[in-house]
Amino acid sequence: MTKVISLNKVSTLILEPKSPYNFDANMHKPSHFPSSDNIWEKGFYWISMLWQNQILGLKIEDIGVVSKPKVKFHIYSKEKLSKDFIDGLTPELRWRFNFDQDISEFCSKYKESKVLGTAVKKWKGMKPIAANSLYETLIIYIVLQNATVRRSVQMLENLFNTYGNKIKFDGKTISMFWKPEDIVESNEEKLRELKVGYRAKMIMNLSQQFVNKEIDEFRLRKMSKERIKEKMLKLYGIGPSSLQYLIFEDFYILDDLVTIPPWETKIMSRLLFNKELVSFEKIMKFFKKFKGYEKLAFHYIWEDLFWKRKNEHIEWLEKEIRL
DNA sequence: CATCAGGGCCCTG
DNA sequence: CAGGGCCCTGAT
Repeated sequence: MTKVISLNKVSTLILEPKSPYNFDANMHKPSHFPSSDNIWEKGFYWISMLWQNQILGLKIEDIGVVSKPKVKFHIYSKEKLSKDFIDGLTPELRWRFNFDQDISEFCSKYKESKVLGTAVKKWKGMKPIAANSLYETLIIYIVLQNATVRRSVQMLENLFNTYGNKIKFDGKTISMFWKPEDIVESNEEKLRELKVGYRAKMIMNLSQQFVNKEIDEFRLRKMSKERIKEKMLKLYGIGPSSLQYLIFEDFYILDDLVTIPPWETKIMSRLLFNKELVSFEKIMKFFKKFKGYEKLAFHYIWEDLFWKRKNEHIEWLEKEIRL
C-alpha cells in the first residue's frame, strides 16, 4: 500500500554534460503525458529513483549554460549515502540524463537549415532522455497503447497508488515506481481493478520477465540497434509501435526513423506540408535529408511544436491530440 | 440509448 | 499473414 516516505539526508554531486546540453529541453518533454513521479520547473527537475534497492529523490539543478553545461544533483535518501554508492550511481545518472552523447555536429550543421534552423537555434542541445529505468519506461509504453491521454494518465496513477509509494523531499511529494517483484507477487485481477484492462496480462508478464532477469538493461545499451530491436520484441506487450519510441528515447539511437504512427503523421503533414494528410513515405523522404539524425530532426520539430502549445492555443493540434 | 474508435498487441486459423 | 478480440472511456 502507498505510504509517504520522507527523505531527509542529502548528498550533492556536480557533473558536466557534454556540450551542447539544453537543461530544460532535456528534463522536460512537453509532448509527453504528465506523470506524478517527476516535476519540472525552469532550471530544476525533481524525480524519484530506485537504485540498488535505495529509494532516492533527485533534485537536479541547472548551474551552467547550453554551451558550458553544469548540473548539480541534490540526492535525497533515508540514510546517508556512502561514497561508493555515489560513485556507482554517477555513471547511471550520466546515462539517464544523456550527458555523454555528442550532438554538436547536428546542431552546427543544421542551425541555418531552412526547415530546422529555427528549432535548432531555439533548442540547441536537446537530446532524447531516458530518466526512468527500462522497466519503468516499458510500463509507460504499455499504458500508452490504444488509449487516450487521460486514460493513460489514469492507469499509471492507479498503478502508482496501488503498487508504488510517495516520497517527500525538498518540499515536494512525488510518486515512486514499484519493483517488478511487487506486481508478480500480486495478481491479474487486482491489476484489472485499476482499469488497465487487457494490459493487466502484459504488465504481469513483463514484470515476470524482469524478475526472471531475462533483460539486462546495461548490456542492451551497448548492443547494435538490430540486436536491441530483436531483444525488445521478445518482451510481452512490446510491439513495433512501442519499439519505435524505445529505440530513440531510451537507447538514444538518432537515425532510426522507420515508422511514424498515424496521429504523428497527421500532425507532421500539417506542419511540414500544410496539408491534412500526406503519405507517411513523403514525410520519411523529407527527413532523409538529415542523414544520421533523421529521428533527432523529427524530435526537434515535434518538441518545438509542443513547447509552443504550452503558451498558445493551436486549434488544429488540439483536435489531433486525443485527450 | 447504443455504437465505436482510440498514441497496439497477441493469438488464431 | 490478415483480422478478430481485448478493457475502458468519452464522443457521436
